[in-house]
Amino acid sequence: MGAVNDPAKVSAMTNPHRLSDRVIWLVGRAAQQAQRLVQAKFVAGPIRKPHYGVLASLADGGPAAQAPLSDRIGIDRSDMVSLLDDLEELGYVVRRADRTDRRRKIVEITDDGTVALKELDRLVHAADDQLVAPLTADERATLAGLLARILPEADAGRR
Amino acid sequence: MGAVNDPAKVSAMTNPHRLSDRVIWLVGRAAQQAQRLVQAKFVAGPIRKPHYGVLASLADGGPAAQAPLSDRIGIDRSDMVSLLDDLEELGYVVRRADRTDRRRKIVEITDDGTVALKELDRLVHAADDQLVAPLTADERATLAGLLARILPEADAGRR
DNA sequence: CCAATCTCAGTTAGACTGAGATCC
DNA sequence: CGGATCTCAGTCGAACTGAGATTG
Repeated sequence: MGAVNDPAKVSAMTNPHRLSDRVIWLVGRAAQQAQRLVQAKFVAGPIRKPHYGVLASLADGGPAAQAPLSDRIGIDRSDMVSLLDDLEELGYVVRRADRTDRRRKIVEITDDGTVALKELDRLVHAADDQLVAPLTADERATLAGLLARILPEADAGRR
Repeated sequence: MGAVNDPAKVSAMTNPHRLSDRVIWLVGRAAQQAQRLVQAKFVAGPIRKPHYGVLASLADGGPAAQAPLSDRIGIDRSDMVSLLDDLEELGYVVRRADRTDRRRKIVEITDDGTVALKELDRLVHAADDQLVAPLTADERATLAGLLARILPEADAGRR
């Protein structure tokens, strides 16, 4: 192989770093960290990350039936059931029957839910700030933009 | 509240997008997708993502005791035990006693493990390419760099 | 004695599968 | 009838907790 065969030198040149160079691995580690940070903020209450996702999606995107709501936030439709049971018991959402299609239940956030979401937002934003603390504002936006682009679009051909 | 109170207009201006703008949420969705892609590649064999992490870390970073190895790839030390049991049974790693500290077991990748890792790398790279398909090469590198920077450094004060 | 390392048993939250009931 | 929606029961991989045995 010629001139370069000093192991240290070769390693410094090629340096595979299978784990630290691959998005598919790094994103898992980052998500693990994200999960820990959010959980640490949510320990006090009955709300966990997926509950927050439901409330946030309802506040941002408006009422929706359970199936499209599940797709919007990326959780399984069967898991949505108990999630909504919890939120409904807390008075944060209501399920109301769809007049035009009685299979569907339209989920809406309540005023109590909106109030609770304000406080939850505060906690999530604090956790988010911790997570992206090493990055500048521009870098945070870049990261969010790149991540958004590798997600499967849940919009196409639904409704 | 003044001039702007048309709901559509306000929404278009502020557009909270609690979920799609926050790294702490997006990173979870991306990791979910990553997990699915890798799992799809690994269905055939006995290896799962964490097994791959162990092999890759051993190949890149050299032999190590179980505790630092766990820290390197971000899994719990107690989960490492059965992971190594699996890999040792496959002949991909060996645990050998540390002469200088008999509490420790130094884990090493075997030749069989190195061979197997080559094929696993192929699968992981294919999954990685799928995940970051929407991005350019530069963007992929940027994303990997930003993700790496928000991970907790596992190096400090160990060994 | 205290601390670190590996191991084991059990718990938990999350993602998923398959099936049933209802309705379009 | 096929197909969609919500629900329920159970499985699975992964992360974590707490404790025990051994050793430094």
